Amino acid sequence: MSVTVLLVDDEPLVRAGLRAVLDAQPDIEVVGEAADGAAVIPLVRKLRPDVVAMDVRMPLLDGIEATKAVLKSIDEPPKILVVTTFENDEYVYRALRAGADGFLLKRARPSEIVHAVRLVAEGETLLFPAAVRSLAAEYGTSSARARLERAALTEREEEVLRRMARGMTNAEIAAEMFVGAETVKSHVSAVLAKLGARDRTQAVIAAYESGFVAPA
Amino acid sequence: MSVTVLLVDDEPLVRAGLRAVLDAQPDIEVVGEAADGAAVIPLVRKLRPDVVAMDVRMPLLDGIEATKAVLKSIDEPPKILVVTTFENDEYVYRALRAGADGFLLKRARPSEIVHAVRLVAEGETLLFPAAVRSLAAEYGTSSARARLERAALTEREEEVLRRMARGMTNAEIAAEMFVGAETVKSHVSAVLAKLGARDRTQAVIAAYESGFVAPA
DNA sequence: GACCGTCTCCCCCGTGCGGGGGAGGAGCCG
DNA sequence: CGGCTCCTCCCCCGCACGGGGGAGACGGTC
Repeated sequence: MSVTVLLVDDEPLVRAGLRAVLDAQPDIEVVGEAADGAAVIPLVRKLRPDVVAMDVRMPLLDGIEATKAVLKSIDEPPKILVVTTFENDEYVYRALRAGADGFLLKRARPSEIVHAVRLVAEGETLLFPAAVRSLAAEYGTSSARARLERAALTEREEEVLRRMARGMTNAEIAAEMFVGAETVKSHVSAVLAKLGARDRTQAVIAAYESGFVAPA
Repeated sequence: MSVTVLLVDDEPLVRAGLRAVLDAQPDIEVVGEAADGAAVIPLVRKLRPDVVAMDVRMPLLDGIEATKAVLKSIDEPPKILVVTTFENDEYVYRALRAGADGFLLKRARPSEIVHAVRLVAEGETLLFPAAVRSLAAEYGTSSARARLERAALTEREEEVLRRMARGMTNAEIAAEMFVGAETVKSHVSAVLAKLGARDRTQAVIAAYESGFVAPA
């Protein structure tokens, strides 16, 4: 059973890139495109996609408002994957608060993009845990809260991420945590997967950008 | 040949911490302590330390004045490592203008502290370039200026660092900057050396911690 | 003219890193 | 009880990374 996707981005290049990546998968089908959030509602009604991959920054109606609109006006709303360039997190968080199911970095590798689409289609969330926690706290009870918590890092993973954000190597982390190097590798891999990071540097960036660790 | 260090900090706890960290190294020896900048000159004359680790904020004579005094009144002055709690401390900048050789954050890891002491002892500078540039610009000519500029990143190095802080690999940076991968490697190595970073992750951390790049 | 810093590119080389698997034990919960 | 997550550790493997050199070209400065 194939996953159907609607692309919403004002840049044709990005849409083309996403389409190329996603259509290359046998189990994923891009069923439509839109250049702005304003066009999303009718397209969702018509196409009934499983997932909407939506840019946060768009000229007429941005991803935040479009997300709200979709969730409010559609009975069984599609999963919403917010697409971002990483620098403008404020928008992403507001979109997540608005009910989006995850976020995706534009510079993510193809395999990660595919992975993200499959995950949200399955009902998983792709959110960074530090944001998750504050969101969950301020959002109180709701389905959103449950979704958010599923994406959170475990205790050990958070401990490892903090040490990664202090510039420590796996070996140093292992020594400080009194575990084997292989164990640290496992945690690091888990952290990278959950954060959608390609390497430890991107994970540390995510930690700073999300406020999980704060400078000075 | 051991590196001798004089600790100057009004908080006994900080002195004890630094002493513990530094004395644990076979090649570093803490030869004295002072609780205020006012006591520095005679101690430096007497002990002839290679490095003075000096707090910027002290009751009687602060790190800025103490730095000036040491440089002015001692023939072959020790290297001065300014110790601070805050990254963007106006006092630190003024101390660096006064001729200090580097700064050290109190929350740095032991290994980083040790590293910092060794580096300044060798005549290197530990300054973050963003601060360095404005300092060099407003300070004009002086021996301090020469030292500071040695630590400043070049244009290309800054461009590379910005891209590193966006999570890009060397190959991606090379493509975006229209240069060869080897060139990027050269710039990255220069950045790491100047920042005293061990790897790109530490460089990105330094970029965030210094305000060279800002989260969200 | 000689000098120096910057930018560009090249070589070799070791290794830390990350992906892809798996596996066993502890604890929780329906 | 079985099933689940989490933590722990193990294998193999490819590769990007970073250190160590060097070198040519350009543009300034002395």
